[in-house]
Amino acid sequence: MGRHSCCHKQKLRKGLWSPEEDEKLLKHITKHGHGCWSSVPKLAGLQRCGKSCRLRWINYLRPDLKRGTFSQQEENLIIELHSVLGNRWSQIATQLPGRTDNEIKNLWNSCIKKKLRQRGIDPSTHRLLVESENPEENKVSTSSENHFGLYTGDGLKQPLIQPVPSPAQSFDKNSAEGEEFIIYNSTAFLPSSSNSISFFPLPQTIYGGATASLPLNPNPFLFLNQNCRVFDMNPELSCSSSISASAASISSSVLSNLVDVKSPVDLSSSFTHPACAESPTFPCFDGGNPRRCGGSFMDGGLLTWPDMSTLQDEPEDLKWSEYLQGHFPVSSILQNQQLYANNSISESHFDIEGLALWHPNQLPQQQQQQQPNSELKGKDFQRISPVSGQI
DNA sequence: AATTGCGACAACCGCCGCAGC
DNA sequence: AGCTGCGGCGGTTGTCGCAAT
Repeated sequence: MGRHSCCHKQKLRKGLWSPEEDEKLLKHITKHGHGCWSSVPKLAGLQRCGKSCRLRWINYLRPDLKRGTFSQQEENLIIELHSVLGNRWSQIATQLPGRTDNEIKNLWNSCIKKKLRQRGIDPSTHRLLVESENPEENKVSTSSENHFGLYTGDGLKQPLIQPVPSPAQSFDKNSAEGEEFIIYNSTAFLPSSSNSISFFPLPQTIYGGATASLPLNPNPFLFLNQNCRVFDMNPELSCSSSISASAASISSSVLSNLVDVKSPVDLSSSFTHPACAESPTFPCFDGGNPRRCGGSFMDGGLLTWPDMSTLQDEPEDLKWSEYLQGHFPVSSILQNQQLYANNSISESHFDIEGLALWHPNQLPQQQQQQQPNSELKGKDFQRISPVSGQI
């Protein structure tokens, strides 16, 4: 194993971070922001490379990190998102504020994979293991049914065999002929108007090279808005009955959007984080790049220091660094924001604005756009613009 | 009490895309 | 257009704590 290219000339420390190092890094970033990561170690007086400092900040020192074990809802969401996004951990992490991609990746590899296998589900394909072992039987073009499971309240997909109309049936036969499809049916969790997690069906996610004639909204969530309803907890209601026939026709460009990491994620992450727009305490040091500021909760998304008056019920496993700068459990803040149980979200209003509202730091889109430092000016907004025009 | 196995978590590595020159 | 540095990502490995033997 060699050293990072950025630090091979220097004798730099590796391995676990000491409390002293953490304190130096935390103090430096709190005071100056990270700016250029490669310069952070020198400025902070650390014998580490910039990459190491960045990673330490992102995965451990950020004030907005959520501590403690994953909730059942979070696990469910990870499973659902993984079925759509695959191993795009960073994108999955953007939908779980306070959680890092590393954390989610570890959970997946150490826990969820095992659980899914125990339930007879292939964690990589989200299909029944029996099916995965017989790929020939899985070609949709040759099957009149799809088999898929339901994510139940315990967070694991029950291998319920349930026939549903095959999306492929409505593909243009000529264009679909000879193409190989892998189709996942899925449900997803959305914050609802109650404290319970609601189920609703994601569009039948189709990975493949097919082309189809019907133009659909390339944004999957807008697509959902057009074709899906929000259901109650009863998973039985959330499955086949609600899948729109139009969900079957997805062009390859749509597919690319569907799996395009920018599609569902940056809609929310591109909005300016209030902390960046308003916080005099913790300005965004890395303006211009939505990924580094605000809603993504990643990297330089520096948040305001939490209101201490809102803190309570500190987790037992808080680490020492959380007590620096006025010890606070950020999870409490996030919980106070009623993540996943956002009363402000209307069931019938989950469009692009709804996505903005879904973001824990809720600002309606118009209000976001009025922010002087709105990240909507960024490149990701340029990607969103065409989508918005289709609303 | 010592050892072993395992799970969870932390950190590193190599690669890639992008921007600046 | 090519080079270089940087940031970011996903895969992998290392470390630690705990339970079982």
